[in-house]
Amino acid sequence: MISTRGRYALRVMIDLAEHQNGSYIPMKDVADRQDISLKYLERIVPVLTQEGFIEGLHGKGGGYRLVKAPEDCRVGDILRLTEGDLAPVACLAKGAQPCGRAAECRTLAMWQKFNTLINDYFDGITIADLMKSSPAADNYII
Amino acid sequence: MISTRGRYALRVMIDLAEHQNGSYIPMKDVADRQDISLKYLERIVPVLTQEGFIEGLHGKGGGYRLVKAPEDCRVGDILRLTEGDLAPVACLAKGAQPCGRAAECRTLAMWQKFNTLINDYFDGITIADLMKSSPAADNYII
DNA sequence: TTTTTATCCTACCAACCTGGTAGGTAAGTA
DNA sequence: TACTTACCTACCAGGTTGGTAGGATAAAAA
Repeated sequence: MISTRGRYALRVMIDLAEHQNGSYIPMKDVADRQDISLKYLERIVPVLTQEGFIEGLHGKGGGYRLVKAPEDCRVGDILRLTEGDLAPVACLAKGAQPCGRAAECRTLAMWQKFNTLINDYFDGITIADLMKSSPAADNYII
Repeated sequence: MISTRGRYALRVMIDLAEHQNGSYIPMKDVADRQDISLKYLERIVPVLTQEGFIEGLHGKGGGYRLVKAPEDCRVGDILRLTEGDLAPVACLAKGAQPCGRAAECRTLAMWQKFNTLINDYFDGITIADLMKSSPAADNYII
C-alpha cells in the first residue's frame, strides 16, 4: 500500500509543474492548494531536493522549483524514493536478508514477476503524463 | 506490501495440494514442513475454511483438505481474503469513504489502473500454477 | 467412558509504522 | 533589523504486524 508520503510527493511535483513559471514557489502555497499540512510536507519534500528532482531557495521570494522537466520525472523514481521501496514482499525489499527457503520456494517467481510489473508500470508514467490525466474521463475506460 | 498472513496462506494451500491424497492433513504437519508456528497458522487458516477453500475435521485422523481442485483456487481470491484488500492506496480500499478531491485528482486514474493490474495479475495464477513453479529456473527468465 | 488428537476461539503483547504536530535554526531578501 | 522561507529534530497517539498463551470443542480410538 502506497502511503501518504509517496502520494503527497507526487501531488507536490504535479503542483510545482502546473504552476511552473521559472521563479520559486513557496511550499505554503502548495500546501494550501493541495490541502495538506505545511509542516508535514516540509518533512516529506527534502528527499526530493536531495535526489535532484526539485531545488529550494531560502528567504523572501524563495520556495521550490522543478530541476528536471516534467517529462523526465518518472513516477517510479519518486515513489521508490519516498516509499523507500516498492517491493511487494519482505524478501524482495532493499535491506532484506537472503531467504533460506528461496531454492524451494514455489511463490518466489510470482513475487519477482509482480515486482517487475510494479516497477515497470510506474516507470512508464511521468509527471507530465499525470498533468494531462483527467480522472473523470479515464474512469469510463477502466 | 503482502504480509505474512497472505504469504503463509498460499504456502498452506500449496502444501495441502502437494500432499493431497483424499484424507485429512493435520496443520501440525504443514507447520513442520513449512517451518511456521502452528499457533500462528491456526489463526490464519480459519478464513480459508469459511470461504470454502478447505475443510477441517476435528479429532484423530482429522486435519484439513482442499475442497476445490488446485486449478480452481485463484491466488487473487486467497490474497484478497487473507489481506482483506489488495488496494494500493487508501482511497481504493474496501471501506474507504469517498475522496472529496476525486473529481480533480490527477493521480486517481493511475491508481485505478494499477489496482486492476494487481488484481488481474493474481487472478491469473492458481495454486496449480504455483505447484509447477520452479524458482531457480524462472529466475533466468525474469 | 476415558484418552488422545485435532480444530477452533479469544485474549494478550512487544515492536514497528503511519501520519501527523511542535519548536526551533539557517539562510536569504527588503 | 525584520521578515520570510527552507530545513532539521524530537515527540506522540493510534493502528498494524507477527506473533504467543491458554484454553474450549469435537471426534475418533482405546
